[in-house]
Amino acid sequence: MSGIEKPAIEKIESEKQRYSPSEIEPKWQTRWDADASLYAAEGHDSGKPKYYCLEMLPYPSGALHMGHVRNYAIGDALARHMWMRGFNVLHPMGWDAFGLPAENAALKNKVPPRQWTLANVAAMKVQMRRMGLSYDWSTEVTTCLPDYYRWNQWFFLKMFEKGLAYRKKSKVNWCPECQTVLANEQVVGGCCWRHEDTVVEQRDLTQWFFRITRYADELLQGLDKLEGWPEKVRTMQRNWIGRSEGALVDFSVAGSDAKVTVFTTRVDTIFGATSVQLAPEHAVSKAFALEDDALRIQIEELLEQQKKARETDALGAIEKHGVFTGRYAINPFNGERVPIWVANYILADYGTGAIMSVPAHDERDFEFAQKYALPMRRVIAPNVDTNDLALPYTGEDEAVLIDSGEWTGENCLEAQEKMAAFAKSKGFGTPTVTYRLKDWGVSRQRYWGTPIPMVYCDTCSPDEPLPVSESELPILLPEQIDITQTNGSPLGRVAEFVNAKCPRCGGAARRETDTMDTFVDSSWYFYRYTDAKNSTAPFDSDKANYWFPIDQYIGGVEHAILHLIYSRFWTKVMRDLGLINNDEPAERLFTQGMVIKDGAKMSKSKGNVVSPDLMIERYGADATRMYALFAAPPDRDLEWQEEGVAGISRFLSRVHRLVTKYAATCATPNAPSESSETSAGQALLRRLHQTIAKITHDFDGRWHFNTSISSIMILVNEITANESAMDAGEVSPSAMAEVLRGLTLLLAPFAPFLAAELWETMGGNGVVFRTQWPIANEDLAREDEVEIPVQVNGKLVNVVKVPAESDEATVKSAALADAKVIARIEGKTVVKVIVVPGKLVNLVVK
RNA sequence: GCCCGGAUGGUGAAAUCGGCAGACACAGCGGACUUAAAAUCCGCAGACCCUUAUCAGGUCGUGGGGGUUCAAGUCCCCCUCCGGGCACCA
Repeated sequence: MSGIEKPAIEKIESEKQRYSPSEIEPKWQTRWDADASLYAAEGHDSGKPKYYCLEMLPYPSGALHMGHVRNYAIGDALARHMWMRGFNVLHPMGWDAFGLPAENAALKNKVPPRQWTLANVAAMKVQMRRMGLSYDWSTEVTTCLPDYYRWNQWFFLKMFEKGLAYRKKSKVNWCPECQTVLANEQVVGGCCWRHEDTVVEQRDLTQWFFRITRYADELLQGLDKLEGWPEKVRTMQRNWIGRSEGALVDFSVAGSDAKVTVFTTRVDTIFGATSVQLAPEHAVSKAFALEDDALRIQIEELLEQQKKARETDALGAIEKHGVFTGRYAINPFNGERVPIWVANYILADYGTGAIMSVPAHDERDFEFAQKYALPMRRVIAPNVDTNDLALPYTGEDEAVLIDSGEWTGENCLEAQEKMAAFAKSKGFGTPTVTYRLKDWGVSRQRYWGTPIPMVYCDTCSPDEPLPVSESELPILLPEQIDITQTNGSPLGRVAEFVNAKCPRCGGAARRETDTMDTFVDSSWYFYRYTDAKNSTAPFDSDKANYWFPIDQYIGGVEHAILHLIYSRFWTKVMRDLGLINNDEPAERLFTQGMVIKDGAKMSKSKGNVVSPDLMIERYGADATRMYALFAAPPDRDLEWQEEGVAGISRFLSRVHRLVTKYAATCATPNAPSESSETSAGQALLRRLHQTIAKITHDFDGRWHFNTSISSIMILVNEITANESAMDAGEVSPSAMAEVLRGLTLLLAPFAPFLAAELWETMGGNGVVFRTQWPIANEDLAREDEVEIPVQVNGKLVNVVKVPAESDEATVKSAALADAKVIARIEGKTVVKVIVVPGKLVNLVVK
């Protein structure tokens, strides 16, 4: 061999040694794809504890964004870690595949929604595989396919049977141009998104509802037990449910049989009521309007103001207006006549749509009374500070009633109970509880959703819709449909769909043409994962009961209310149907922060979107996902900086170089013994075991994977620093083997491709993700010496080295013997010496 | 208005129980290697002051102000700003 050729060969070999994610990652991806059992959950008899790790399923928009990458990187690290900790892990993925974007895409690109959606699913699945995510694809759920949505229909029938699904009139956004109902997101600035000049109307339409309010109290009380959920989410749900204790009180309308029932949380202030205020849509308002044209016009105006405010989301800022109806109501507590008004700030859909107005003790009533010069009457005196006589006075816990008949002198809170009970005993009221939570409107006048399995038969059931029989399910969504027509209900135009046979009389009947809200799909999909192929039931109860509750649910905080409340509701309904035993779907919930770029959320309109594909192409999937975990703690917002990904990539290539270089050494099976190790070997083992302890602790606790990864970097820095010692043979092969194997195992949850590659290179047995997670050895992790900072009057003077676990006296004398310390305290009196063993010494001198 | 987060170097951040503020990175600067560059490796790095400079030393410093403590990014009180949620819910 000539002297010219040799360096060339060496160069080629060193090129081959270099870290190349574009070679490593596809290689492992192919191997993993070929092994369906790799990420498959084991049977209930596996003898292992179960762990259900779940990330929120995405909408198949066609491409993953960085928010997904972050979400799945967290879930994947956790799932892999739990496998290594010996759990039987269920880690599934699916597609929230119904919804409006598919219809929009169909309009725009002339592609049928189903085709568009399934193509997107396929594309995103490729991306997920490229990411190296450990999903068990055998349990995949796609909500737009009949084998899934038939069970939506089945649940609908069960809910109908139980009275949990019902119809009522409700307000919808109606575009007169489209002749159809719009979702809230399709209303832009009060106008139709497709017809920018067309003002959206509020129409009353008969719609299907799920009676979630039946579970309001349980949903509220259950929150107290959800200790594994962020307090923020629990608070948001509490506010959303909005439980409010109060009383109903009947005011009779003077000179008629009519009465107005008001809801109040402050029945104790009723002697201060100086008017009754009705919502414009209150039945009594409407009745008065019929008798008086002038009044009717004014009430309509008030209603118009309220509608406008509702549309522009400015209900809270509405300027209060009202009109006196000319009628009076009788306060049942004191027989007093008070005027009845109609006001634009009274909501028809909360409480009874009517209130008693107590200007002296309610800020809103106060504002209104001032504007219209209505009388105010103080009926509460603050106990604590009687000088505070400014109105309105809204305190209650320390206050007493005045000028309130037989209740004068009572404490407000006590009076509330007594007066409500009194009203009940006299038959003009009752204590009650109201909720802000409303029943869940599930009707959507859209095409791409689950058909509601009900029919209308004019012959045998002209007033009541009839459920189709279970055996007819699924009611298939017609695939051949002209989506480009925008007028009217899409399904209503498909004759083959609409025309049905009446399940009762067998005659001609019409099918319901509304489809279900897509939140139905996502309310129970995670149960289907446990038995995704079941064709006779939504899932097998034994299977669900084995896996549930979800041990860890991970997703964005934007779902804190709707999805997570509907899911909790659905779980309770299924429990009451006898399908499952658990009361709550998820034991623990984690909400990750947003991914931002240049200080703003990534969005097309801002042009600051970073494509995961591009990152993977440039730096590899390992570096991309590891950066997503490294750049910030997972619960905080993350600023995407490509230089950071490059940094992680450099780090991974250092790991690759080190492990590859010493891989042959790792074949040694002996366990290292500390006593025979050189100081370099001891330092490496110490650092390894400290790192194991830290990362294990991070997984068990705060999930601050940014610091987990930084501790791996520290370990790698330590190995690099000892490289010459290793090359000189000063570190035993067994110690090197332990350190490098440990490093690879610690890396596995964060950089699975590289970990698999290195594991193979060093001749590791079996699959790295099924290898026992390393256990920290406290003896090996312990430091021999610790550095103790010495302060004088709280200011750092020097650091002294003492043997680890030295007692107070030793530390103290070491501190007092230090030259710098002596110089500093010279000529002064040491008043006090504070020694915190293992932490610091502080000398207080004068 | 109410509730929940957050504010730390040029940047992302760390400090888990009140005990060395800035770990680990990014960007930057200097050096080695190279004909050169890239890559890689080594080193420096909160601000300011004193010192010709070095060595060393000093002062200040975790949004602002007060407090508790031997000791405060961390605890208490008040305030500012940013983000999120709720909002005439009677």
